[in-house]
Order: sequence, then C-alpha cells, then structure tokens
Amino acid sequence: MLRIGDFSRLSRVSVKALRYYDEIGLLKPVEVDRFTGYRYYSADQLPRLNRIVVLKNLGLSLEEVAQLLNNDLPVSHIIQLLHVKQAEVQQRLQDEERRLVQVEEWLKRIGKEGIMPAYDVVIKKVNAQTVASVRDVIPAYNDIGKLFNELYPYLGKHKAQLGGPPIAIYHDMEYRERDVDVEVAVPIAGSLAATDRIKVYELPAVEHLACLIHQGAYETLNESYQALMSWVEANGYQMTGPDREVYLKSYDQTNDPASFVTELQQPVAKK
Amino acid sequence: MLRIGDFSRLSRVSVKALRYYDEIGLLKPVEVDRFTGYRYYSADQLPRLNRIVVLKNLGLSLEEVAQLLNNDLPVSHIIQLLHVKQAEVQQRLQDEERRLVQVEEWLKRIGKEGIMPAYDVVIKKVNAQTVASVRDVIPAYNDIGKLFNELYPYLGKHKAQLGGPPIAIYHDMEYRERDVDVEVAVPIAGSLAATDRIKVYELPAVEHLACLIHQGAYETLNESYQALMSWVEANGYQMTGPDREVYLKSYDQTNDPASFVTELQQPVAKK
DNA sequence: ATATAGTCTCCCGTAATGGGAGAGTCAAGA
DNA sequence: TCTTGACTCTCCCATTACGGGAGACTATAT
Repeated sequence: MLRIGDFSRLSRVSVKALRYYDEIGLLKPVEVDRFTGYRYYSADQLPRLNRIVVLKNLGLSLEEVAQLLNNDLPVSHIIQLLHVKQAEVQQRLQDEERRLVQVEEWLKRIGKEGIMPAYDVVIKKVNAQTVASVRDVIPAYNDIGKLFNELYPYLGKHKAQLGGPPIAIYHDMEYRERDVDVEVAVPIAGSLAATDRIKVYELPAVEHLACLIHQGAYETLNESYQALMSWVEANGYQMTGPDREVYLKSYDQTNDPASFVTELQQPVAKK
Repeated sequence: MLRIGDFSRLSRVSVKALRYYDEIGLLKPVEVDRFTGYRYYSADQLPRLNRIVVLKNLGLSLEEVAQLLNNDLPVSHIIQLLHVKQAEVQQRLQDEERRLVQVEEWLKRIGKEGIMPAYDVVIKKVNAQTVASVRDVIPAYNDIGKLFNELYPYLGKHKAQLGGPPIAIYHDMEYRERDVDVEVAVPIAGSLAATDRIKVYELPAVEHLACLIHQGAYETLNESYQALMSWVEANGYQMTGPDREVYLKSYDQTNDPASFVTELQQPVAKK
C-alpha cells in the first residue's frame, strides 16, 4: 500500500491531480482509511494511471478517458472517437500553422515600418440577407451617390424597414476609372415590391470575407484597398468575387468626411 | 451611436464578449446611459476591436492585448513580445504534431490487434537520487537476487533510510543471456558509508525516460521489453543509455509472481 | 514527548466567455 | 395610449484540470 505521495513520485503525477482523479471517479485508491481519510494506492494501479496519462496526451478530456476506461466499449466506438480526435488535432495543427504565418507577417511589417501597423485585416463570415438594390454602369465612382438617391426615396415611400448599413458591390473584376459596374444595396427586413430598376433579392452568404476598416475620406480609399490586397496576397488567399464597401459611418451621420468609417470586404478562399 | 447588438453584428463579435471587453477595460463603449446602463458604441471603435481580434488570433491573451493597445510601448518591446509568442506557437505546433503521430499510432495498433492496446508507454523525467548499489557481472539474470541479498543486509545493518523501490540497471548495450553486467541500486535518504563492493553515489537525473509498466512474472518480461523497444522505434526516439527495471511490487510485498509490478525504463532522445 | 513531514478537506482562482434568470427599456403597430 | 416583441441590463453559475494555500489532523522517527 502506497501513500499518495509515494504513488505520486512513482507515477510522476501530482498529488493534486491524483486527488482530482479520485474525486471524479477516474482512479480511486484501492483503499481509503475510514477514519483519517488517507488514500492508499497499489502499484497495480500504475498501468491504469499510465493509460490515463497517455490518453490525456492524445488530446482526450478526462471525461472521454473515463468513458474509454470504464465501460468496455465496442472497439468500433473507440476507433470512431480516435478519428474525431485526429480531426481535432489536425484542425489545431492548421490553426497553429496559420497563427505562425500571421505572427511572422506582423514581425515583418513591424520591422519594415518601425511602428505598429496601421491597419488590421480580419476574416469574417456574413450570412445571407435580403436587400433592395440598384445596379448600373456609372461614369465614375463619384456618381454612386445618384444610385443611393434613387434607392432611398423608394424605400422611404414603401416604408421599408432597414436592416443594416448600405453596401456597394463592385462587379468589375478589375479596377476601372470610368464606366464602373456597381450595385448599391440596403438590407431590409420583411418584404418589399421590386421594380425594373430596384431589385429585391437575397444576397447570398459569404464564408470567407477579408475585411478592413477604412477611416477617413473616400479619397484615401485606394490606400486601404492596396493594404487589403497585399494582405490577401501575403496570407495565402485568393480573391473569389466582387468586393464590397459597407458604409458604416457616412453622410447620414456626420458631415465631416474625415470621420467616415467604411468597411472594405473582399471574398477570398485559401489558395 | 450603435446599440450593443448592432455593434456585435457589424463586428461579428458576440455581445457577451463585448460586455466582457468593457468589464476588463479593453474596449469601453463611447457612452453608457447613466440611467438604463445601455451601452452605446460608435463605428469609430471598429478598428480597435478589429485589432483586438487580430492580436487575440495571434495567440495573445486579452491582458497582453490590452498592454499593447493602451500604453504606447516602445516598438522593441512589442517585437520582443511577438517573438515570445512565435516561440509559443512553434511549441504548440510541435506538440500537436507529436500528438497527431501518437493518435495515428494508436489507430494503427488498435486496427491491427482489434482490441484496446495492452500496454502504454509514457515519457518521464527522473531526478538525481542518491543510491547504494552493487555492480557485478553475473552468470544469468536469475542471479540478480544474490546482489540484492548482498545489498539489503548491509543497508539494514547501517540503518539506512530507504528512499524508494529497488532498481536494476543493465549496463550491457545489447541483450545477453549470460555474463550480464548488472547493477542493483536502492535509493537512500541521508548518508551511508560505502565499501569495496557497495558504492554510494548520486545516480544522475535522466530527462527522457520511456517507461512501461510490466505486470506479472519476470518470465514474461521480454514481451514487455519488445513492446517498449518497438514503441521507441515507432515514435521516432532512439535509446541513449542502459535500461533499468524498477521493482514496484515484488517478493517483499507478495508471494505471487503473477501480481508483480515492474517498471521498465529506457533512456531515450528524439531522433 | 516532540519535531517534522505528510495528508486531509475546503475554498478560491484560472481564461474567456456561454447560458439563463429576472427585471427593465425601446420602438412600432393597433 | 396600450401592448407586444425584441433588446438590454446585471447577477450568478458553469466550463477544464488542476495549483495554491489555510487550518486541522496523522504518521514516523528521534
């Protein structure tokens, strides 16, 4: 009979952990003194404890370890659990790899620029949402306001319930100075009648959207676009669809273009 | 001004998380209604929130994120922190890789044998310990008892305090049927006079010891040895020193050889 | 008898939220 | 104006696998 300290030394498992395993019923001492509460273990219990340690290192929770050890499950079930664990480990492995790339990217950026980077790119997912939209080829970017001026009065007239900030979608696959194919859309709740010019439909969900918040006037948007594109490049993504601008803070909330807030969104996929 | 739900939708950060960030002072709403407690955010806060998300994804704790964002630390400090994080990520990456190998090993074993594996190998570290030992070349394994019979009476006579179970160290680098160079040792606490035959010295620590618990009579030890060696092979280790047997439960505690418990220990290093 | 080392239970803390209760608030429709 | 439903608030508990520490008791050696 071994006292907990001796058993701990033999097994290299801490006393605290042993008491915890006792508490959750994973490994009970062969004997507990009814008067003093002292736990007494036997060397015979070392194999079980070793197995606990090994399974834990495999990434199983103690609850899963207990399942594997207590019932004698069918082997198929065990294999299944291990396959699940394998997938989890692979997932975490990928996560860590991505993390490593990104830490290195930061180190590179900060080393080059000598200051904290000025922008951050986040990968998001957006759900499908019903929108009312107008799409047209306009002479220049600045004419985008006209499309909104077409859309908003219509929404007001039909008392549509707005469901979020307005969005612009640039359908050209490359950059254009003029004759820009652009769609402006506003999320709406409920239903709304469409017209020739104004479509109402469900904007599909996008799984991976590289997003960057642009602060300031629209004249400096191109810098932010460049930053976004180079991030996409550097992080091993490729662009998979038309990019969007979400007007989070614009003329409707402030008159100072310097305080505008716009989110640039670029659908991407891992290369 | 955005209510927390709107801000949550725009940022894709949960309301719970936003409230938590508020609580720990990481991102406070621009305004909190003094009567209702409602939090009001501004779109201007999205860049900061994005940065929080990005740094969190890099593996920083929220406390570290707060440090980076609140003080304007010297850039060198930031770089240093990132290097630390880089090392951590690499460590976790390695851990996961090892884990993956081991999960696959288990799947292979369980697939081949059709049942739960019968043994487990654990990597341990042992500290240095003072031992009293006798080393000799004995005709056969069975004669090992004679060495103990030489050692134990001496320890008893000098009232030595025993510090753990007895150990045998096999100094031959390869397996031998006869003329085995073996050392038997017993950890002791305090000091003890040595003799010609009985040495007292500090058995050095070993960083990586592949350990397997053998249950049963010593006649079947060789099977366990084979299991241990093939595990070492399969997991990319190599043997780096003489192996040991630790007699956790033996004649001194039971008369039934079938209930003996012995730990086989093989010093190893990663290949 | 005493000193020392070991053990017991109980309670708190971790990191970053998620879940839920119960109460109050906001905006829109009838 | 009232109601309804969607939001929001605070507070409390739970998660994982223990580690730290307090205060009390126990075992063993001198």
